[in-house]
Amino acid sequence: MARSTGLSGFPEWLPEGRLVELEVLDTVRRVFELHGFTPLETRSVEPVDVLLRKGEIDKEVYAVRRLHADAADDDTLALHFDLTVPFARFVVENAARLDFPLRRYQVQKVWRGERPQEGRFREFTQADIDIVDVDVLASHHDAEMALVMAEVFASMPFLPRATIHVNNRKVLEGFYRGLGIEDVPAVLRAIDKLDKIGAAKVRTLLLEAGLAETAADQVLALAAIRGADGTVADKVRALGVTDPLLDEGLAELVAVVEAAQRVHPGAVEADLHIARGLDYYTGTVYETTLEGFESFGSICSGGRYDALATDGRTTYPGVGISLGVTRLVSLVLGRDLARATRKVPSAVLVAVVDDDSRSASDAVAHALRARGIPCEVAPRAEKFGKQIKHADRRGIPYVWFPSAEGDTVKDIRTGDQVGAEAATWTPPDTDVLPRVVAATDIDEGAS
RNA sequence: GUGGGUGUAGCUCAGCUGGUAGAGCGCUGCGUUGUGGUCGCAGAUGUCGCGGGUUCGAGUCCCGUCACUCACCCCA
Repeated sequence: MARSTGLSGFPEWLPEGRLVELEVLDTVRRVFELHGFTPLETRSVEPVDVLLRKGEIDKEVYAVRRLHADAADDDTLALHFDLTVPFARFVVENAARLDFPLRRYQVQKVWRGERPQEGRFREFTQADIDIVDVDVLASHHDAEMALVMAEVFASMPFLPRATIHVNNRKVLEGFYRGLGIEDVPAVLRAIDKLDKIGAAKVRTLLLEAGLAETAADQVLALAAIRGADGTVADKVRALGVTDPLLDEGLAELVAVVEAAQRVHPGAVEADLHIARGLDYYTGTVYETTLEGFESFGSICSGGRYDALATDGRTTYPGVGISLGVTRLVSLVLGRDLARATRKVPSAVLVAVVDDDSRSASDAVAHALRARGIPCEVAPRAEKFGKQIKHADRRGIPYVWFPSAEGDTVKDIRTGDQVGAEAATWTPPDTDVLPRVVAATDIDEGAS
């Protein structure tokens, strides 16, 4: 089993866990590139004032400085805590050299100083896609973000079913404004906790925030609305609150949900209680839960930011969504949802008959590798029983026995052993590389 | 940062009102003397998180400390 102890919040997986993580990383890269997103990496470090630009002084960032820095060196750097803010900075800095609308993906580690907990780390990997344009970004990209991620999830059948919940900040803010609510951030924060603490406690929070009872009830009624088509807007309007911003938000929200529904039915739904704190989001917001693990939190979130990237003269509105790779992998490994079919890439262990004939075994390995079959040569010329055990422990499915009378290869799962030539023998496609499959499939196969 | 819980073998854990450390799994060897897995037998492994105190004696009680963990906050 993979472990994540050691330095709390800085997870390290065992090899079999890393194979699961790589499967996720390979999948996101493949799907992102299939959709034309171009790769980008930004430096790990930003000036503190870039990271905390929006006045969010309480962000838990890690400061970075030279061990030998003198007091005079006050250029404070910090590790980035997400990929959106550095990307916005990068866009503004390189706008003259970039082509818009810009579609980019970015997969990197980020750092946050918060107290670690299950699924919450201090160092973790995010996989982001964003699209930014100049002055105005077409609204159909809001649906596209969710659809690309829906495809990522569909490409990992070992995962529980993922639902991308979509809302629109304009809907919430317009609705609240129509109700005459003043402290919108406080209401957003309260609504964001609905899943965790329930409607009754949220209502108490709302009353504490100064809402009238009727307003609190209206806010909760809005938050309870869900759906995957235009009827969502009807349900909101039935609450009787009117506001121009509300109408604008509803139109955007319905457009996103209906567009997604046409391509990936069931993967995306409008959920009017998604609020997303008080960040830089201005319109569409996303949050993703896995069926059966809703309380684990969102594994893929994001939203539209119309004002994050600006040089004062030109604004680059964007929309993006971020997959929490480490959180997702920690869930898969921690709950044993899926496993790699073996711990090492090798499909074949080439046995060594005796120390003098190691070169013959090396030649077999060379021939197999030349045809793309990962293999390794036994480390010691031990009794064959031990060499087979070596393979068995690691999950290597085949052991190759070189012999002057003709080589043989044994499938140690079935015990079948047949004559074979290194220049032509090929394992089934499913055995060439380790695969990641649902744990239940492995358990059934073993029994 | 605030509050609760837990630290004993590689892993999961037991160890009563203080008496000198155990189980299962795993590991090693043998049976099977160059074809593993099952089974049987034998064997190895611990600064009991760390430091101090009480005591004839501390894994056990007290104080401190560190780590991990859960909740708040925030979020992937």
